[in-house]
Amino acid sequence: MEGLKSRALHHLSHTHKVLALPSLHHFYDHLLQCCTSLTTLKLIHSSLSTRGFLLHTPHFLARLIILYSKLGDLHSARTLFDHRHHHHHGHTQAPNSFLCNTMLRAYANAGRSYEAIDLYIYMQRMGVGVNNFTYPFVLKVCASELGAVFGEVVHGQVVRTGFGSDLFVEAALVDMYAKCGEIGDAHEVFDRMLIRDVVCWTAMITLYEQAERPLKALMLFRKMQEEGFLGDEITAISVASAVGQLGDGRMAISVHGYAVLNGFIGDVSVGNSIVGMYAKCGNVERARLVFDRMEERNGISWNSMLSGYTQNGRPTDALSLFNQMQASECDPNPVTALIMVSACSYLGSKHLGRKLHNFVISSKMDIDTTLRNAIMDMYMKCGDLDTAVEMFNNCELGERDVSSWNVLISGYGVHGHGKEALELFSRMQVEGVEPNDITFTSILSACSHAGLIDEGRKCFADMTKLSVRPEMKHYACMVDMLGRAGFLNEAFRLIKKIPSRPSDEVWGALLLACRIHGNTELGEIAANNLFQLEPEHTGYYVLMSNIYAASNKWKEVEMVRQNMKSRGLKKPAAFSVIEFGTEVHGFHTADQSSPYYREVYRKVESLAIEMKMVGYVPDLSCVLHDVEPEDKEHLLNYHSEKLAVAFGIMKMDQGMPIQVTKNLRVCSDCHWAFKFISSIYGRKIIVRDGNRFHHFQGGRCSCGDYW
DNA sequence: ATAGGGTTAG
Repeated sequence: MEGLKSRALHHLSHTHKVLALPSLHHFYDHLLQCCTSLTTLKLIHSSLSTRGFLLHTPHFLARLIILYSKLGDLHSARTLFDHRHHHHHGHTQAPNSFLCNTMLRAYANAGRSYEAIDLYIYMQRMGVGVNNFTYPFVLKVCASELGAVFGEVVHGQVVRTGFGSDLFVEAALVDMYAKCGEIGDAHEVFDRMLIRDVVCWTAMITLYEQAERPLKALMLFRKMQEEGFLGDEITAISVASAVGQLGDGRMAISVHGYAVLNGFIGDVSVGNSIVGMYAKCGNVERARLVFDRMEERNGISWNSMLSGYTQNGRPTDALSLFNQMQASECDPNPVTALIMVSACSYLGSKHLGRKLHNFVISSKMDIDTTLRNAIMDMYMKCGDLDTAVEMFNNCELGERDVSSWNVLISGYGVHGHGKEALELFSRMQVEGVEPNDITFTSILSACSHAGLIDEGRKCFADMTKLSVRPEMKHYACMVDMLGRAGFLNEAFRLIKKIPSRPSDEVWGALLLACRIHGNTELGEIAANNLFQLEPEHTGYYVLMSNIYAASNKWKEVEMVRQNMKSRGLKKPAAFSVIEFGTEVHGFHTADQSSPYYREVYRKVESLAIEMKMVGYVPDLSCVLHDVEPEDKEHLLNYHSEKLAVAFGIMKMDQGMPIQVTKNLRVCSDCHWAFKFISSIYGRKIIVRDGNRFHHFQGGRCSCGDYW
């Protein structure tokens, strides 16, 4: 197509007066419209130049400037612009507003703020009329780079030059203030507008959505409709995003309906954001339905669906969709890789993770620091510390940032290697890398996992010295650390000292500590706070009922269960995964879908008997249902992590460590049992749960029984 | 002859 056009063009340049002038103009217009490469553009340029169209028809000049800038050749754009006004009739002549605006647009679109502002100042100095077309470009530059201070100056100039009530300029002002985070100023401009249209309404809705105030965004959406505006595709995208933030499944359905009824759903971007919205509301099934029905899909569609599966704890679905993606027309990009790497991290599959890493390398996609860090994190979470450390050491200078250090520190942390984490922490400071808030979360939790209380206290004290203000998550780490170590009262005192209202993570850490140490009274205090703060969070109900069950308070267990039921909450399904060669085997609790299930069930029963012979007593408090003790024992045997370990014992060679990943925290009966199994069979058992790694060997666990 | 609002990861 492109070749054909340029041949036609070549022919045309050497033919004279074949076509009448209007048709010629039309023809060039068409050529420019289809032009997608610099080579073709240069051909069209020289042809237009030969015909003298550039001197007399600013229309073409403008189009060339814009196209050059779009194709990344700003230099040629500027040369054209300069050439036009310097050599006209042999002496310098100021360019007109139209051409200046065009050049300004080229700079603004290319993100060249300083050149744009230079030109804007030049226009003012040379007396080139600044008009209503000029401001949107200038304001765009303020929004993207220069900031509100400069934006305010331009705002003043807008008012002084009398464009203060131009709809387009006002919308650009709203957007500028919004992007600079000046919500109040944006709202003020918006409120003063006499005429409003869809665009500025949408700008306001987007503003609140971006500021993570979804309710306010939705309120504005309703107000917009009340004033008779229907909205369009872009409005739908912003609204979908706001509902996604809210996580409200019912609203999601009505936004979907809104998009369908108004015919917006055919738009790929709208489809993408509806997919993302459903996924964020936890409704992956509907997300997939929308995805499957999309007429057209792009890379973002696939990424949205993939991350939807990952966010909802369904990494295996993400992996199979990823295979479908590779068979489609859309190529995986670095964002895809990032999503898939995190799916592998979640799954804890070393084999799949490595395969993905190789895929990333062989596809020659750009591996930036973010992706590299995610891959290192994946290796850490899959239990392959060596590869992660090797990647870290092989980083070139520019390829390593704070997050790289953080990944390593928190990785050592979840493996219980507190000393190594502390060493890295001081090494990064020696090397002049400034720790950030996440560094402190990582180091504090590393201290917590390793039971290094004094070191943890010292790090917490150091935070203020390094001018990192303790945030809620840091308090949560401290409560976790003190609580695990049994200093429950000190933890509770710390909570009371927090300057603002303690968050759910803080109370959650205390609740967990109460479960470990069997403290019902403090546990109830924590739980009552949690049920108010996060009434929908299933994990807290489960923890509290664990505490009650451990002290045989079955009436209370039942109460918590009823409370959950009345809220429509279900205990999330436990799921454990084990790798066997290149296969990945997943087990649910009491799973009978595995082809090996009969063998595995026999094995867990016989394991129980073997363990009992050397002193194992089932910990029945791990079963929340108030059933007969024998039934409880059976239920315990069928826990997903036990099934996976039993499978490993049966199928894997003696020398191989058995590595299992569980999505939730490992139950304390399983934890106890794995100690016995590791010693009876003389095998290494590695379990990664939702919280950390447990390395079982010779009857002991690396976590020191605090987890 | 020229313009303003947008989705995916962490």
